Amino acid sequence: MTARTSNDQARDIPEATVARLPVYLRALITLAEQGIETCSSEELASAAGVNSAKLRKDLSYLGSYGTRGVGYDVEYLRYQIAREIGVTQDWPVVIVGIGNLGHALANYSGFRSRGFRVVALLDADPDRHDEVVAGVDVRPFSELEAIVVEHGVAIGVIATPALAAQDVADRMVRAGVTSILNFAPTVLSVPDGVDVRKVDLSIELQILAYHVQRKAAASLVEADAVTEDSA
Amino acid sequence: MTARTSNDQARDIPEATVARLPVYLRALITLAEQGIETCSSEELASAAGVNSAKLRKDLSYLGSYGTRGVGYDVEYLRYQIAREIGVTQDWPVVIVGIGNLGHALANYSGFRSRGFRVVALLDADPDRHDEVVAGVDVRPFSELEAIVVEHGVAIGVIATPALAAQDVADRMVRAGVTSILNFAPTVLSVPDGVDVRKVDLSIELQILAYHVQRKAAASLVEADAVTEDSA
DNA sequence: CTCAGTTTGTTCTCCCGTTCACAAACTCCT
DNA sequence: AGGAGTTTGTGAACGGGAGAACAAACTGAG
Repeated sequence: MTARTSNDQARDIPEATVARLPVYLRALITLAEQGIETCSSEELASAAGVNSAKLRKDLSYLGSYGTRGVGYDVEYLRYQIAREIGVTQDWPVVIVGIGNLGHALANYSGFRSRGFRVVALLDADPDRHDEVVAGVDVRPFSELEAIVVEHGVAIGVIATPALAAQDVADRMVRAGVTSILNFAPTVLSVPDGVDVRKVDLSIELQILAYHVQRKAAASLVEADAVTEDSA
Repeated sequence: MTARTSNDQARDIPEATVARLPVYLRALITLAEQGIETCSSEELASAAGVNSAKLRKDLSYLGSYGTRGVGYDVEYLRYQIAREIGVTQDWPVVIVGIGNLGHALANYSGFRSRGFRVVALLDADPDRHDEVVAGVDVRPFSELEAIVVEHGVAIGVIATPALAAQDVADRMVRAGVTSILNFAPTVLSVPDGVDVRKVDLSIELQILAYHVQRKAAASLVEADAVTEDSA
């Protein structure tokens, strides 16, 4: 059934590759800004901080966009990756929870420049409903459904405290949101078919702490001539 | 050389496991707050949002802290994981770049409650040097070295614009920081032995966008009776 | 004490991702 | 035109993590 047409290259791209495509995209934009028109896989890989073989294999899932003996055309590859990710079009986004983090997210220029448009900022606290953040005014949370339907929002961002997050997620899903970026330190449960990505600031720090501790322990072991059991 | 002593269980824990330990820790804290004293791997796994077999395997790298036929003692396991990660001690942290995101990070309660103490907020902009954020006053960036040495800071957080990030990282490393949490949308290059973890908000959104686009394409293919090539 | 029931810790298998290495393909110089 | 030099795209080997499945170890009832 449904044979793939030539420009329908929906051969499934591995998750690990998908996660790196935005990195390549950013590196290409930087190169383009520097006036560089062509680059080899080695140069691009170095700019993106990955192995060049990995880069080439990743790109090969999208198609053959390079020229052997030459390299990649920066503008062309940039467009192809952007198209594959889907950031050539405009994505309406709602942000729920306008605390410190919500403020930061609303003001983050990286969203707008990558095709994401914040169509609404929602908060349960009535005291905030007069504020205007980043040119968008804060609306009551109860308007979620209407806004999602009106703008065809598929992506929601949760920046509320942990306790409110599951409820917010439930209502987002009911309204029609299919992808959630969750900054609240909670495990969300959502129905099949809904994507959740989690960003947890304190978890990242804890992972770093583990490695610092390990490095410290390792250097103690190196100088273990004088160690004694102080358990 | 250097035989492992009994409580020196530094058999290397897989990275994937290390990344999940903070999740388990949070789940255990939640369970403890609910007054639950004992839990099975099934219950804890569900609270952490992972497979129970994976949870048991992860915990087995730390040691045998459960009781067969019974489960895990919540308080005991919580302490063991916290000790393994290293969050039973206090980690001094510096944050550089007090924009929107820096503000949010400085105020984030999840840091303090997990053993991370913000000892300094640094910014290059002299206009900000009078501010007090989250009880810590903003200092000029030039004081980085002195503060790192004075407090023995091993972990630095970069929340500056992309252009400043590499310079900040260089100076952090020179001052003695060995682990960096980078929020700037840039690939940092650091010497061996220095850990960098990157959190990129717009990349996370782009990954979501890719999946939304795929889901949309898939449902189009399902209803492809009427499709025509509109390339 | 014994036996049925429960739950952990671990082994084994499978799959995904990374990396190496090389053939194919292109450019440029002579 | 031909050959040397580059660089891509990919086949194949390798390593690590995920999940199933089971043996070991504990509880509690009779």
